[in-house]
Amino acid sequence: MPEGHTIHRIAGQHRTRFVGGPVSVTSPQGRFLEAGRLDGRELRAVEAYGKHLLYEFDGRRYVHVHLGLFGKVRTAGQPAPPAGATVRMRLSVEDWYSDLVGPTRCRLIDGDQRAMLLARLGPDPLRRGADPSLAFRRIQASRQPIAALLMDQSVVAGIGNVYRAELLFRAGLDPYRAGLEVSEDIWHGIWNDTRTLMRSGVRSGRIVTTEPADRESMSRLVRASDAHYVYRRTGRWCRHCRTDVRAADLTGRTLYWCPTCQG
DNA sequence: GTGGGATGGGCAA
DNA sequence: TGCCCCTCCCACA
Repeated sequence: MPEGHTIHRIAGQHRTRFVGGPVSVTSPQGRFLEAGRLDGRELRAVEAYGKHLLYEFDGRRYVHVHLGLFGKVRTAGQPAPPAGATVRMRLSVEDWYSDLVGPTRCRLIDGDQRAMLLARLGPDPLRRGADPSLAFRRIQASRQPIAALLMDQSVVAGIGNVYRAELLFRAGLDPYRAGLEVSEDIWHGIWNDTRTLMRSGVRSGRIVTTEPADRESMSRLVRASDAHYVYRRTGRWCRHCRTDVRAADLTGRTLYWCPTCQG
């Protein structure tokens, strides 16, 4: 489930459960070789930038985690069960443990590497002070379809394939419109909508974009099949106009949209 | 039981 | 552009 909201949700949970004292760090799978160098050190902070998760340990060492498409984090109360062979990293404190499974990245980095990582990310709508005009500059200068730009982490950090499809539907915007054809007003509308939807996603832990379910209090009640307007709804009718929802490959990812509502 | 996708991204060519 | 990695799950035999 890893789009930006997932990462921010994990960061929030891990901040309250693991930061501020020594943490046991192990790699039951054995593939996170540096685990031993961190074991027992104090965890100072946990931060999310787009889809990247950073654990800051004593001495400006950071664990950089990226879940990729399959990665998962499972956090629960102690006692922890025996770790399976797929657990890349296990964090443990007295009351809690967390298992990281299937990440595309889990490595130890220093402050310089962290700075380089952050430098190639666009503004993250879930971070306070993020500046949407930085993203607009990139969009305005590009002939790429807006649907490709929204997924480009150096333009905006944190949007994935579900939010991309749903944001464009909610904006009534043709996914193939070139970035330079998108006005600043339209962009600011999308940015604000991104913040609304993703904040709701952080709270609820799922992506619900259909009205009125994106009001957080409702989201638990929405069936999975009713949670989206177009994402993975190929072969079904658009919920607004009954046109067939379309799907097409765009730079290696499946794009979903309604050709009528998104003229 | 098997195979193909899936909310990602880096890399070579 | 296509290939590769990482894991889980579901549709289909």
